[in-house]
Amino acid sequence: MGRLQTFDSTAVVQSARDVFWDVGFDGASLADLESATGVNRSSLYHAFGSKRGLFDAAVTDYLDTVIRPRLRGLLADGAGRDALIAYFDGLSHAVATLPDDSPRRGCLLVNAAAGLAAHDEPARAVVDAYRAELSAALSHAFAGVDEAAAQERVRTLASLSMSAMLLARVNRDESLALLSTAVLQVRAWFPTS
Amino acid sequence: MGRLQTFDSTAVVQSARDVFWDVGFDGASLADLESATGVNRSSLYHAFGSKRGLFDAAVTDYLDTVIRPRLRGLLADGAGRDALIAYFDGLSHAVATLPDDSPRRGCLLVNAAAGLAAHDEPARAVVDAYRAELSAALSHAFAGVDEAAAQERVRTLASLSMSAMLLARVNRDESLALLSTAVLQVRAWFPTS
DNA sequence: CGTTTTCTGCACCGATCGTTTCACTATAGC
DNA sequence: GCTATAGTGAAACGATCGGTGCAGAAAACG
Repeated sequence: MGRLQTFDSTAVVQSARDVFWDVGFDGASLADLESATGVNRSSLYHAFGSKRGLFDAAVTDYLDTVIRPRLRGLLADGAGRDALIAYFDGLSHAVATLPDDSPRRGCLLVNAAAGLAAHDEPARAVVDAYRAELSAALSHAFAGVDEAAAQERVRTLASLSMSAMLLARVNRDESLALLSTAVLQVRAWFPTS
Repeated sequence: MGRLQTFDSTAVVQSARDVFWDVGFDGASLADLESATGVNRSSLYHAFGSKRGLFDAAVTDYLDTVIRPRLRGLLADGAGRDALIAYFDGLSHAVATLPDDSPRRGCLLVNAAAGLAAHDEPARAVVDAYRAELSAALSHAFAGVDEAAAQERVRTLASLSMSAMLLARVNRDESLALLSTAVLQVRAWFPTS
C-alpha cells in the first residue's frame, strides 16, 4: 500500500456540509469547498469522486448528525406530549440562538426541496425520504390516538416544522411563532398531566 | 423618437417568470431566458437593465397575476369558511392537474425563500412581504374570531399552504394531503351552515 | 426624404464553473 | 533502502456564466 490520507474524512464532510447547508448545492463552488475544508480539490475528487459525491456524503452526515438526533426523542418508547414539545423546543432554541450569518440556519433538506429536488430525481427521493422519516417519527408520538385524527395532527406538525425551517432565514420571529404554534397545538391535543 | 420595441414586454416578462419559477434565479441562464422569451439578451438588457431587473419584473408579475388573484376571495367582504375552502381547493386543483414537468408547480417565492432570500436582503424582504400578505389575507377570513385563536389558525393555514407548495415538486400526493388537512381544519373551526 | 433616435443581432469580454492531468511526495510492504 | 502504491498540489482544461460594444436595421419626426 501507499501513502495514507492526511485529512479526517468526517471533518471534511462536515465542513462541506455546512457550505451546502449555507448556499445549497449549486451555490457551493469547488473553491468554496476547498477553503472550507482546507483540502485541495484533487484530494476531494480522489476521496468523493465528484462534487455530487461530496454532497451525497454531506447529506448522509446531515441526516445522521443533525436530523436523527432531533427525532430520537420522538421514537423512544412512550413518546408523546413531552417528546413532541421537546422536539419543537429544540428547533426553537436553534432558530433563536443561531446568529443571522450562521450557515446552520434552516434545514439543508428543506432548501434542497425547493432547489435541487425539483429537477434531480435522486435528490427528490432523498428529500421525500426525509419527509417520510419526519412524519414517521411524529406519528410514533401519537400511538394510541385514532388513526385518522393522528394523521391529520402529524401533517399539521410536519408542516409547521418544515415551514419554520423555510422561514428561519427569512423572518426569525415568524419562524419561532410557527414553532410555538406547534407547541400550543400539542398542549391542546394532550390532556395536561 | 426612434424605433419602437418590437416585443410585448408583458409576454416577455411572463415567459421569463416561468423560467425563474421552474429553475430559480441562479438556475436560469441568459441563454435560457433568451430562448424562452424569443428576445436577444441585448434587448433584454436594454429593457430591464440586468438579469436581476428582469427577475424583479417577473416577481412583480407573479404577485399580480398568480398570488393576488388567489388571495382575492379571502379579502372579499364577509369572507370566511367558504372563501378559505375555495382558496385551498384552488391550490389543490393546481397541484393535482399541472403535469410533472410544468414550470408552474409549486411557488416561485417559496422557492426563493429557500434559495436567493438566504443571502440577498432585497429578495428576503420580498419573500417576507409575500408571507405577510398571505397571512393578512387569511386573517381577514377570521374576522370576528378571538384574536389570539385567529392568529394561531392563520399560522397553521399559512404553514400548510407554504409546505404544500414546498412539497409540490417532491411528493404530489403529500402536497395534496396537506391542502386537504387545511380544509378539514377549516371545516372543524367553522360550524356547518 | 432625410435625419435622428432607438432597438436588435452577433460577436466577444473576463470571470468562474466543475473536472482532469500530471509531476511530485510520502508511506506501507518487502 | 527499494519499490510499488496512493495522496497531494498546482496548473490548466473546455464550457458556461452574466454582461458589453458595436455595427446595422427600423421607424418616428422634421
